[in-house]
Amino acid sequence: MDVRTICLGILTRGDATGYEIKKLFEEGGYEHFVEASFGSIYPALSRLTDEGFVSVRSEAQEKRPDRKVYSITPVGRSAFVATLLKPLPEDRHRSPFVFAMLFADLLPQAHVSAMVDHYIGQVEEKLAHLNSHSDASKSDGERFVMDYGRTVYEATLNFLRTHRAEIENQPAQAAE
Amino acid sequence: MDVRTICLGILTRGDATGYEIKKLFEEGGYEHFVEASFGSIYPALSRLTDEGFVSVRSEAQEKRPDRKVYSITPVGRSAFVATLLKPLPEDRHRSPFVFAMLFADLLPQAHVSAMVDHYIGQVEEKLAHLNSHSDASKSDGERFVMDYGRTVYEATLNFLRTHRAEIENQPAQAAE
DNA sequence: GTTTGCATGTAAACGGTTACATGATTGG
DNA sequence: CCAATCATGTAACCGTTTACATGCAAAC
Repeated sequence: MDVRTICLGILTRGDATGYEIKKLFEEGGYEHFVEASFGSIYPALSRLTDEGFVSVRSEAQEKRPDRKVYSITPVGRSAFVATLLKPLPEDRHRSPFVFAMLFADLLPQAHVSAMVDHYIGQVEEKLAHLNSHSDASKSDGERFVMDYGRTVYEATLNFLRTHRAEIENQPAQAAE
Repeated sequence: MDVRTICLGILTRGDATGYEIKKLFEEGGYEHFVEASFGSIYPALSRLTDEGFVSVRSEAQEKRPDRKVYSITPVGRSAFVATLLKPLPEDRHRSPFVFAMLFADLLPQAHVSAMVDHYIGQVEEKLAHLNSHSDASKSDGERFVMDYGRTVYEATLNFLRTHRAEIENQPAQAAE
């Protein structure tokens, strides 16, 4: 999903500034599935404004840039729904870790172990982050997505813990 | 992982042409984790050649472009291992489906059901594709990655089948 | 006293995809 | 007869990231 669509989606839940949009997606617990940087969010919002999908009001502030609060327009809302009704792009799960594991036999086994440990740590962190959010005040969709994340993370952890020996127990044929 | 590194990785397993590199990754069962198009593979191979990471020999063919068979050089091999030993970029799982599910309440429930069906079908296909490859003649790493894929796909399917009602059973508050 | 949070934006660079160009052979 | 397989490559385009620019206030 492109940043434009992500922004529209967030704005269906309420008005927000560019800054807040970024925070909402970082803290919402979806950061694994959807992400965006300021360098893409701000231009996306300007373009959405030009196209009439969102409207802005500037709130003056002292000693800070004006807050630009964006609202989705009826046109923007229809466009957003229309995007979701069209066939969606496929998932892409880019995993440098998985790629590296394909070549575990080329690496010192101590390093493979360290990589697995590190990856497990990362997934544990994401799980903890997910669990730190209460399910209250969430839509059905949000709760569904969070449960989905938990399930996938837990399956991942379980797999790594029970199968790691298979790539750790081979004769080190390490780098020259 | 960038296309350059992917190409180097494949070439550690044996010589190949650009065309074959693409096929290997499509058929290897990793296509969900790593992917690349010709438009990125061919330039990557030229650059790797210029930099001394791979070498080429041209095999003349009648009525077809010459096959350019690439081999990884010792320098390329060390560089590849060095890349894997450095801290890896984080996984990114971009899922338009998950994103859409966050907004299930904005969509007609029949469409949500159709989306879930479609997504389940896709995952089933990937699972079948994974299972169609025998584990024989695979490295430990490859077997590990395939098992990992199976685990994650199965957990996904299981979750969707047991939890889909949670997003399907809400009053349709569809698009205007 | 330094980091974090608030708050916006631009420009250059990057990596990649898509479409195009070419063209014979084989299988359905 | 048409689609797929083999086989390479270029060029335009696209979306995004990264770095830069600015700057105060509050928390640690």
